[in-house]
This record gives sequence, C-alpha cells and structure tokens, in this order.
Amino acid sequence: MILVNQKQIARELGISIATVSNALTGKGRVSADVIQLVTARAEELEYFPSAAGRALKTGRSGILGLVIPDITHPVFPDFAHGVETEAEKCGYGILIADSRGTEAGQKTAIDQLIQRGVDGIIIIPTRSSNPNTSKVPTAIVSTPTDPKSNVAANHRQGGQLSAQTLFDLGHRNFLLIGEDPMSPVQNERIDGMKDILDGAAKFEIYWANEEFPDLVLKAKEGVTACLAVSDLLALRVITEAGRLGVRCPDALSVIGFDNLPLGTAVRPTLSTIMPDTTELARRAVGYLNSAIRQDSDQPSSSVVEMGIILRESTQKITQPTQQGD
Amino acid sequence: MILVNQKQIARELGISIATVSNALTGKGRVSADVIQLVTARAEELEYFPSAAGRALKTGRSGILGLVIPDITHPVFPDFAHGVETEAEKCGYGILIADSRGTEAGQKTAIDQLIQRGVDGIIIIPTRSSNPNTSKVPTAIVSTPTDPKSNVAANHRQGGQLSAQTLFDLGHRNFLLIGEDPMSPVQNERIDGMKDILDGAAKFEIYWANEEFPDLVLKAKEGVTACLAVSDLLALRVITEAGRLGVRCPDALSVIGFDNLPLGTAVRPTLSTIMPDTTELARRAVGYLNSAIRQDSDQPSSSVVEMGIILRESTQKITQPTQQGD
DNA sequence: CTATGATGATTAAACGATTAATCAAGAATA
DNA sequence: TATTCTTGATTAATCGTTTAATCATCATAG
Repeated sequence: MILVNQKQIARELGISIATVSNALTGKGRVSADVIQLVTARAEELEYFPSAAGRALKTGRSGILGLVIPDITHPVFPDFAHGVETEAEKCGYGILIADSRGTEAGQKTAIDQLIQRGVDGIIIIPTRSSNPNTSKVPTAIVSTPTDPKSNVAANHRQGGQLSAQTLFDLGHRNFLLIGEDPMSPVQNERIDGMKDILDGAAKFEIYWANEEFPDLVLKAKEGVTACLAVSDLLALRVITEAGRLGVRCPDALSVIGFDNLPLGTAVRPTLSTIMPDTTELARRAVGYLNSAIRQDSDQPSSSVVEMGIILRESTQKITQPTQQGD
Repeated sequence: MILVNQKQIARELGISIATVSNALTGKGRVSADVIQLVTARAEELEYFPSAAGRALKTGRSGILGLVIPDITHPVFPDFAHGVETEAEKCGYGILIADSRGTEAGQKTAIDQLIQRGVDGIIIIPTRSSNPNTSKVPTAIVSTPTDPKSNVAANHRQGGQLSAQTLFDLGHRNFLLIGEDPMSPVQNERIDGMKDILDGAAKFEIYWANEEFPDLVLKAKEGVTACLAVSDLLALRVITEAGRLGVRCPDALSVIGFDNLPLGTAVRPTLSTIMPDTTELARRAVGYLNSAIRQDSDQPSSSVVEMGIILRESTQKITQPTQQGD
C-alpha cells in the first residue's frame, strides 16, 4: 500500500523528477546510462505511473466506455470480450455500462462514463434511440441501415447466407421465424432471406411473439427447412420439433444466428450465422481510437460481413416428399 | 469538448476556487447564498468534477475492478450485471478484465487494473489459483470450500435442493451428470446431490467429458430423473433424449444449474437451480467497500444459498415403470 | 474601548506526472 | 581565443481538485 512515485526514484538516485519522467517515457534528452539506471530502479521498486497524475496532465485517462443494452443477453458478452482485447492492444481499459435497454438508462450510462473521464465511448444503442454524445468521441455500433451507425454487422447479407446455404442443400420449402416484428436487426435478417427465396422457393414467415407455427402441420405441408433469426429461436424450433416427433435434421433442417454457446450443447448441434465479432470489435475500437486522436482520414461507417458455421442441424435434403403419417 | 472547471465558475462568480469546491462538496464554511449561487451556476454550465483531479488529490478513483475467467461464458454476465448495479449504488464504476481462464492472464489482468488506479478488485479466481493482491483491497468470489473465498454461492446446498426436489416428486432412480471431474464447483454440486440420494435412492454418476450415458438404455434400466450440473448439460440431455425418443419430461425429468437464458427457449422449458446473483454481488461489493474504507467489523467470508426455478422439465413421476419398447 | 469569538471567504500547498524553458559544460567551428 | 552547437540535465509551471492554514469582518463579552 506504500506509494512508489517518480519523486522517490529521483530522490534515491539523486536526480531530478523530470529526468525520471523523461527516462521512463523516452521523451526529452537523457543519457543512455541514466535511462538504464532509472528503468532498473523502477523495475526493482515495482513502480507504476499514477493513472490519476498522468490523466490530469495529459487530459487522457486511457479508458474507453462501452454501453450495451443488456450484458445478460448472450449476444453482447462476445462483443464485449472482443472490445476488451482490442482495447488492450491500443493501451485502453474498458468501463462497461448497462443501459438496461431503455433510453433513460442509456443517457445516464453515458453521463456516468463521461463523468468518470473516459476518452471515448462505444455504444450499441437501444432500439432506435439517438444517443447525444457531443462531449466525447463516440463509435456507434448498430445496423447498416441505421444512419448513425459507424460500425455494423451485415445482417441482411447474413440472412442471404442463411437462405442460400439451405437452398443449395436442396431445400425449396422454408419457414422463416422471427421473434419481434419491431426489431430492425431481425427484419434485416428476414429481408436477406427473402432476397434469396423470393420467386425461387416457397416460404412463410412467422413471428414467435405473435404465433408459433405448428411444426407437424408444416412438415405435412412439405416444409423441410427452418431459418430462425437467432439461436435461441432455433433452439425452440429444434426442441419443439423433438417433442412433436418431427425428426431433426432428417425431416427438418434448422439454422440460427449468433453462435451462442448453446449451439454446441444442443443435439443436433446447431448451424449458425454470425459476424466476426473480433473484426467488429477491432473496427469499433479502431474508429474510436482515431476519432480520439483526431485522425481525419477514417471511414465514417463500415460494415462487416457475416460468416457461417455448419454443424449437424443443417442437412442435404433426403427426398423432397411429404412426411409425418 | 470545452472544459468547465471550478476555476471557471469561480471566475464568473468573482469568488475563489476553494469556495467553489467547498460549496459543491458541502465541506468547509460557506454561506447559504453562495452555495445556492455556485450550485446553480454549476448546474447551468453542466459542470462535472474532473475524475482525474479528484483522484489525484484524494487517492481514490471511484472505480472497482472485476476479474472474471471468461466473459463469454454465460454464467458470468449475470454476476457482472449485479456487480455493476450494486457498485453504482455505492458510487463506483466497474472496470471488467478477462483473465482468459489462465493464471498468467489473471495476473496481468490484476496488474492492469491496479495500474489504472482501481480502489479495489473483485476476483472470480481461475481454477484453484492464488491471486496475489497485497497491493489493493480484494474480494474473492469462489466456492465455500475455498479457504481464500470471501463470498460464495452454496453449490453443495444447491445440489441438495436439486436432488431433494426431484426426490419429493417421487423419483427414485437418478442419473447425475457432470462435465469436468476436476471442477470444484461441479464436484460440490454433485456432492450435494449425493447427500440426499445416498441410501435413499438409486443413482449413477457420469462425466460428459469422458462418457455420455446411453439414455435409451438408462431409461430401460428405470432411470426417471437426470440431475445436471449446468443448464448447458441439461440442454444436451433434453435434446439427446428428444432425438432418441425418450420423452421429456414424461419419461425423464431434467434439471440444470445457472438459469441461463436458454432455459426459457428450450421445450420443455428447463427447471434450474441458481444463486441469487444480486445478493451475491451485493455482498461482494459490500465486503470490498468496507475493506476499502477499512471498516474492521466485516465478516471475512459469507455464503449465499441457492434457489430453484421450477419449469416444465421436472414432473411428478407418472409410473415408476420401465418404458422404451 | 479592547479582547475574544464566530463566521465566511481567501491563500497556498499539496497530489503525481508531463513538458516547455532554461542552463551548464564540453565539443566543434571560426 | 572567442563563438556557436550539442548534449544532458534541471527548474518551474501546469493539469483540476481538495484542504489546512490564514485572514478579514463584524458581533459579543469583558
């Protein structure tokens, strides 16, 4: 608990504080011997520069804020993890704040972060809100169709990939399942699926919040593939099918989104579409970092493509015939 | 981006900086009128005290560190969320660091946090490590059997609750499923189950990492209930059963641990055991807070009980008879 | 009328690091 | 020899806030 500061090192070595600072930061003019001496002593004493002292003088805290709607939702920790590792590479720490999905919560979260002196903020905005952040550099991670977005995953292309993959496996009769028809993300994913299927295959859309399809009936009608907008929804489809006797993936192929941990626990293991979260995080941190440094030549908006992870739940169609009884 | 500090307020009001500080913090001697004047002007200018300036002078940053093994694992975000809200109540922000499950990662994470000037650290240690944190107040969140633990969830009692609940529903032939036989947490949960079942019912233990039971065979042998040490494992049991035609919960009741989001998505919805994470977080933050303030009269270790959430996957036994063919 | 107190505000010194300005001394140049 | 350059180090100011010490003023007590 005892403090080791530059003053102490300077005193012990009989030199000035400024020289210590210069030696440690590599600025100014210091002889090689003194640098050697200072760094050695600093090492010995386990000296760490005071974050507060440095922040006060330089006006930079070395901390980024991350505002997410709900840390409990399994989509976000993955991104948070990516941001954390990317930030560390740039010498930043991250302060996480939960906006609880509300616009008021988002506002207080942002204020809190600013008050704590963060150098910049990465925001995943709550449903179509307009975070006011004139006071500090900001990177907004949203959807490609959101004009405020600085970084986004290409949900529509993800939807296309989902549909195209199953189409290529021979499926021609689809069930598209969303959860909340008001969600922009889910709509973009569904739109992407429609891009591929319109005119090329039969399909129906259900929103689980309103009505969940009767899988036995649908199987009788010839449906062989189900494209869900999330892994949680896909899980519901798989287990619902299991209890109803619709065999998966033999009778029904299923694919989700987000690559949640449950995807490898469920049987059959779940195929899924997801963005490269590391890349997403890299761009968000990179954008923010150059905004902080005021590098002007930075793209104001970028979109990262989604990829696919094929597991057991998606299969080549066996015979495009009716099943059930 | 323009700075509002005490100096500016002082200048505008024609008074000294010290008076501004005293007026805003309520210390020293300031007349009621001046306090009124200062706070009003501060409000207008949207003044926020500089975190760096204050931290430098007071030696306290108002930030707590939270070290978790893997933010991606769905168990932790729930706790992190609790810590974040509890910390906020005490006026702290939290800096999250991921130790990546390794002891080296844990060490660097802790060093990083100290370097950033946190006032204290909450650590969920990686598997039986001994975090060295002599430099800063620390709260360790581990298991009741870990002597270093300051706060813990009662995993053994959770295991008891799991077994007792199914026993009370009439089950007498159990499958206990763990994942990793080296995990202290999982062993404590299994031990709790054994506390109840030993001598009172038939049971078998499987470790999924080594061998997953043949559910059809087990059902034939009369097993009617499966106690898993985690929701992910329970999910695997439910879906594996589903594809093998072992009906759940009619033929097999299943219960897990941790109350993951997937529990309400899977069909049948999953019964689960979990600690009150809010309470867990409250105690961790409370313990740390008083350690920081050096309140000596604080219990050095406390244990929080686990509760149960009953959903569809656990049922009263219908008939304790063989099924299958 | 002077000594004492209470009140309200100011001065000035920290906290720890950074950095522009300065200075001393030896080397190179005229 | 006098002058300029270079090198290596020091001084001192600064960031924004807190806080002990000081001071002025006016009221009260002696």
